Amino acid sequence: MDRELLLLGLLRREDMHGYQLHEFINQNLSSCVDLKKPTAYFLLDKMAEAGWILEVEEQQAGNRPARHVYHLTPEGEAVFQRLLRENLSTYHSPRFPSDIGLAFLDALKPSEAITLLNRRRDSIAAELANAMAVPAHPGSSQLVIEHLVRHLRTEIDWLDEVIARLGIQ
Amino acid sequence: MDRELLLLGLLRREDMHGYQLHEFINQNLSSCVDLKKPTAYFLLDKMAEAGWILEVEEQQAGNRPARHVYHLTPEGEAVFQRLLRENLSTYHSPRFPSDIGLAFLDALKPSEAITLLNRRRDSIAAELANAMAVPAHPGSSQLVIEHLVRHLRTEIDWLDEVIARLGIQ
DNA sequence: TATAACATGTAACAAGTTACATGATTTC
DNA sequence: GAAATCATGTAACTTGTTACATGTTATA
Repeated sequence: MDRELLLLGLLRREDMHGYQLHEFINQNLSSCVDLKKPTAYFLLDKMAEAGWILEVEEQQAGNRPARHVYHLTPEGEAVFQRLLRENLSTYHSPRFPSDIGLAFLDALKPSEAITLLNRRRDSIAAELANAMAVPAHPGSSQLVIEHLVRHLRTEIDWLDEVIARLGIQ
Repeated sequence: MDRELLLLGLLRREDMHGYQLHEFINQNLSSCVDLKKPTAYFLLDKMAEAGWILEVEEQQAGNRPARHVYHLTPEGEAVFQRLLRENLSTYHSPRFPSDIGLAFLDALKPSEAITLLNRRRDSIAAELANAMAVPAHPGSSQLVIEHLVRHLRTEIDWLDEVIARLGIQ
């Protein structure tokens, strides 16, 4: 229900339409959430049907398809409060598919392993530069970026250590 | 293709049957990979059809269903080598669904936020204790555990900082 | 005038999970 | 004799993605 929490939280701040929500998430939270357009529209439909949000107006600009602007209902606010507490009080560590390669590192000779891991290091560094380039946002949504930056720094430190160990052998 | 890489890598060390592979992954790599039994069987079928692995024997113990023991083919070895290099040379940072809650932290009064985040902290600490309890394994598969431990430590440090900031306000 | 951005959606597909089905053997 | 483990698998379901469809308006 994390995507629902996200959409409810954004609609709680301000009434928005689907395109707008998707764009905002893509631009400001792409580093931590990946929500495709069809998924966004689907979830909005579902939440509207559930009575968590309400279509408050159909903005028509010229002959374009009408914007469906949604507003949080009291039920939606209650769900938001519940989901937020649920989310904050638990933690499930993510899977690290990249670790599978590490498990078979001894299948390669150290020199090649070092070359490959240095390429991975560059890849992380690029993501880090990307994350740090995101313009600062007011309020606690800034925490999301800060967390990603810290995570990526840890990944680089860890990789450096693995690479160093390979060099010693 | 990370799950394929994993199965190929394990079969590269030793011939095994599906049940055995699933059990090994569940016991030793549960912290970083979650592979259900039906998925394991499905992937083995698929890889056998692709010629990456070969069913080398049907071990029959009493009247039990026969064990389908698989062996890596030369094609499988080539795929393994390719997938391993692909995996090691890239990095895709995982999504952190828990960050969505952080983005809306300002919807709660600090005292309650602190209570909830402390609960999350306990949850991470439990996972950490769990990871550290995994018996040491020879070779580079130990890296997987080490990485998880380091990640979870970072998560705790980060949470402590967020909690501290909330306390100051 | 071609391309990108705006705005919505449908339909087919992909990946993986859950629940179910079967039946033998070992352990308490 | 009940419960856990061994060993395989099928079928339905869930979740989300990709590709497609439609047409408008702004921009290069």
